[in-house]
Amino acid sequence: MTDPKETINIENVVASTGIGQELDLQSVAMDLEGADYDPEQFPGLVYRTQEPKSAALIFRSGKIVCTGAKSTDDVHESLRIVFDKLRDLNIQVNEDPEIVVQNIVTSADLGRNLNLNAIAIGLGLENIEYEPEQFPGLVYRLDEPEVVALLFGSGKLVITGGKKPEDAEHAVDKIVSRLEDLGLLE
Amino acid sequence: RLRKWQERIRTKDAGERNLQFALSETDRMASALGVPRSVREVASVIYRRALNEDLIRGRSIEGVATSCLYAACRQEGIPRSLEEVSEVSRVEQKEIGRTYRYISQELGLRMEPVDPKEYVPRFCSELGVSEEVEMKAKEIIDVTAEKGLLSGKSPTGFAAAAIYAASLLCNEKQTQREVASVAQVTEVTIRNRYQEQIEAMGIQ
DNA sequence: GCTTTAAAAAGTAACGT
DNA sequence: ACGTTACTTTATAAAGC
Repeated sequence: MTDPKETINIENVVASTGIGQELDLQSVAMDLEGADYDPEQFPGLVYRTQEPKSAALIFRSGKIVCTGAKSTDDVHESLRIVFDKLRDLNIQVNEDPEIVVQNIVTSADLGRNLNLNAIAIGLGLENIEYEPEQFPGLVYRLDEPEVVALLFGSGKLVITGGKKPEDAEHAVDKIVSRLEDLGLLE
Repeated sequence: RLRKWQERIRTKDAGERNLQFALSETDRMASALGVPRSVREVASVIYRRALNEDLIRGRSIEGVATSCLYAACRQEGIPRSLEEVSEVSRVEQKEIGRTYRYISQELGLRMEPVDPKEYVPRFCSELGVSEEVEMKAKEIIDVTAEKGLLSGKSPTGFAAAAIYAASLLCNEKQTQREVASVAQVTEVTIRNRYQEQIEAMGIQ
């Protein structure tokens, strides 16, 4: 029926970048409204953007991690806001800092209930982790693309560890064909 | 030369002492859990394999020993839940679970998911119900697991619900509270699994 | 190894009402 | 018996302990 690929939804994108300048986080924390900075707890300063919604972790070295965005475009938009906020504080920020996507978290739906016990045996107990006493999802690590999939009894799944949106599509394709080969879909 | 020799002996002695400690801890925990000697032997074999594969580095000896015992109980078909195992260990449940998954992966133990039926005899005897209830509970587990209800569910909660349902069907009613207590799950979990199971069984 | 941040999946638990 | 909140799992960068 529904192509599982069409149910793919990006839930979170993690990216890293840097302004090419060292920062005095103590003063940034004073001047930047909404900034959370507790060096005893964590060396990074936390700054949240509202639209697009994301959280930026800003470090003394000038390196920044952005997480929580729903697309790579949102990551760029969020970081543009962060860069401008820093510029407002008279902090030098490189023209177009390189932004590297480090992880994309995706959800999808295979549209059928899954017998995780059968899938665990079918995929090979040495290739999966399935401990329903600890977590309801079956953990399946793929080599190509290099991502990790969490499969649930409902047929829904989570793909994480990818760096490109296509990684999730390829992963879903491989999982679907693998389960079909095993006769474990539907 | 002499120094190197002494160091080697010191290391060997420390290693021996650590192994002795691990095995005596395994013995103590196994006794507390009331598992047969065969399980302790399986646990010690797994522990020695982990030791040979250098999997203990960076982990506590007791954490590894506890995880090996947990794995051994499962391999022998008389599982103890992580909660039960953690009660006789000084290592916290989360760490035992983590270490178990690591050891299981690295040693290629190919552990199968726990069959809820394996909890039924022990839970039933603790409740003091008849063999009829025990058989009925196992039947409920087989039928409902076959229909796909087991995916992602905790084995203890699934077993507890089936025992509760069986006790009702056999007119030997146990309260949800009593069953929850022996299985160490909440009444809410028993209620949720029970509803799904009786619906799948086509009862009432 | 840990600390922090975000997000999904589904199960379980512990609160309060 | 509800409802809410929060924890479990996966990946990932950052700096420091």
